[in-house]
Amino acid sequence: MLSERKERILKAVVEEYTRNARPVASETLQREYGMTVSSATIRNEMAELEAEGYIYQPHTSAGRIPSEQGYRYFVQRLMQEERLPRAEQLTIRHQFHQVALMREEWLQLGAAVLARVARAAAIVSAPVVSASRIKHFEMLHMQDHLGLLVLVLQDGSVKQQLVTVPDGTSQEDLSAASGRLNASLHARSRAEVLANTGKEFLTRTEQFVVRALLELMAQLDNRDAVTVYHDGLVELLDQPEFASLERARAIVEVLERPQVLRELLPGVPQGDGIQILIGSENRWDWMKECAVVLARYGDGNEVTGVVGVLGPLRLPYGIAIPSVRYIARIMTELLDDIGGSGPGVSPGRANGLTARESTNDN
Amino acid sequence: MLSERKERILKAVVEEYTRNARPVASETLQREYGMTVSSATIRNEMAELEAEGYIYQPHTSAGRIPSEQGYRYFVQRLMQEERLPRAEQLTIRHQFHQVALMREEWLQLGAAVLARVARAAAIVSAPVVSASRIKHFEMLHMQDHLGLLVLVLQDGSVKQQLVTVPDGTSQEDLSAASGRLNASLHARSRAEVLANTGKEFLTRTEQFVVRALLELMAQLDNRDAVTVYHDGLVELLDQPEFASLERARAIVEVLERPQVLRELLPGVPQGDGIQILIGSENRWDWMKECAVVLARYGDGNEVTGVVGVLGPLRLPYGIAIPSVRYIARIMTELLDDIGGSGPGVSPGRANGLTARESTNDN
DNA sequence: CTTAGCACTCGATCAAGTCGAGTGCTAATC
DNA sequence: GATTAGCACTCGACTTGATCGAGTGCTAAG
Repeated sequence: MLSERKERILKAVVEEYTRNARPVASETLQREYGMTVSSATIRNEMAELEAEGYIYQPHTSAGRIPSEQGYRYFVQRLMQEERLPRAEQLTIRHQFHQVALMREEWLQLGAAVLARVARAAAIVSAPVVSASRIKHFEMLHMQDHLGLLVLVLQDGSVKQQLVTVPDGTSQEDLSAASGRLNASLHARSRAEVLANTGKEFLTRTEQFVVRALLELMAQLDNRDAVTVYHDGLVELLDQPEFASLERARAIVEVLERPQVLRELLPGVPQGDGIQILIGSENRWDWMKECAVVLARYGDGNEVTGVVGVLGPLRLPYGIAIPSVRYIARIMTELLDDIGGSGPGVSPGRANGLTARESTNDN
Repeated sequence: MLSERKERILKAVVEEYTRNARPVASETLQREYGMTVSSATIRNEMAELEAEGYIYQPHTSAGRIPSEQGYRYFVQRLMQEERLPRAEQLTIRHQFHQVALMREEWLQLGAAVLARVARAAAIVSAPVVSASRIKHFEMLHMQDHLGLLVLVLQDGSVKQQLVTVPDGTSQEDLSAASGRLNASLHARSRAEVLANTGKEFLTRTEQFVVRALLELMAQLDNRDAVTVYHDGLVELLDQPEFASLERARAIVEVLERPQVLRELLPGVPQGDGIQILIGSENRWDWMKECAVVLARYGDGNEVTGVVGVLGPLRLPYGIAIPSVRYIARIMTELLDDIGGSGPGVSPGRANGLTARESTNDN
């Protein structure tokens, strides 16, 4: 717990350094942050703050830079979140609204918007459904022995998979089998399909369709397949800490390989919470000099994804955190409008993106 | 037309510079490229090559660097294409084979593989169908007034679009309407749907479904929507010419904004040809110091896309060109196996990825 | 036409010197 | 005891000058 004055100084150091990326001098603080004491006094305080581990000097007789501990204190007690200007909020909502009906688009849009407002790289994972439930499927005969299984899930996502069709199976056979199975498998999860189709009698074609269905659904429940969108690499390259190429290379490498990003996702807490990892709190070496702000969206249960930003330690937390929160909220709303309850169950409403009352599991 | 000896020198300069990115000295040439004449003679020849515009010195008394003209001469007359090692070819085929049934995957894989073998950034555009033809569609009622139209095209791609369903329309209504329409609209292009549905009598629900269908198909035929995959940014950042950050930034910026990439696509010639643009042949300033190698894949007519690499002027053309050609061929084969003719029309074959005889339009 | 020899050019690298921002400390002041 | 003016000191950033050597162009001889 720091004294009032030390807090003011620490806060000013973090803010100034976040803006300029240059060690902060005592006189700058006095001049630009309305300090009523002299620079000498500030220097004394800074020396103590350094002894306590909140700031440090890159070399003797230079200004001060916040340490990880300093950033953490700042985020937990000092920072005031800057709300997005009303106009900006509306613009963003409007942009989402325009693509609300195309899922891929709004995931990508989420990353793009977040990157822009938070001035850092943004990542958005596609929502994962804990146990995908069948809405409808169709098995189509494409050519030769090639068939296409198209599966629509209750959350509105569509998956497809080419399959090899057994000799002598016609489109009529497939349609008939699909028709019957659609009736009996509606709203079933993979496990339920597995259980249900075991006991009943099935024709050969039905068996084939079920096998294909199970295979496709197995892929869905496989967490390694989550697609992760990202944007804002340029924002990072603009930051002086990535001028080294060395580090720039590492970041580019990572953002291009979704596998690494995926491993960030499971750690994010359920619920409204926001996870902030600063420097060494991160699991990988290449991230020791980075900070991430992550939030979950969706109902945090049946269907959820993660949005977040990734940047240097001197992330503009005051902007990044509310932005992440805001985008997560918008995406939750969008998701609710599609997934959630079936037809007629939830009360009608104007058009999802504005009015809001949470609808839950199906 | 250059003398035999000048050609040998130019070829050596290009190859050496491609490898090392350092101005090439006359002695290096003599030492490492089995020249039988002395370095002084080579210097004389180089002076002439410079006067003729094939090479130049970055500053007086430095080695030589190929000019754009030099690269062009090299590509057109001097270069020998290095075939991919047989083992590598098999590995690549195998990788594609593994994901052959998932379209998105193999597009991304194409970019990844190309980036790796050509040691440059790779781009792959998703195949565009000149006039998409309907295979099957389904209109599903999701919740409240929200419906989901799922459309499968004859090339095996699947598109979806959320729509607002008119008051009081049930899933039964939608299914019935879709059922009837599926029968009459099978294999139709957008224009044909438009023409066909004009005269017939349609129920209100059918009209609604047709409207949604037309809207979705309009999006498909819109070239601005082509998705472009890319990979291999890291390969670029490793090259010394992008060490400046300045240029690195520009490249990253461009590869992150698909809009720019899309504009590269229309220029690529139909057929088996490969388009090579070196330096100032490119349309944009940021590409004046880059070279691209592009090829079309698909039947080059009804359904086609583009693959290519993007790198510094000193691209390893001898490797990049055959690689691009090879990947384009594989992707053409993959495409043929799905799109093309309908069931039963083309002769059966083992499994597309190996045997090959072109099947054409549907 | 080829080539040995040599003067010359010019970037790269290093050492020395200067500048100035910013600190820590001391001693005087409130 | 807390604050502050004053000042010596530190250290990176930048400049300058010198040196080195790779590589050329030219000349004159073979």
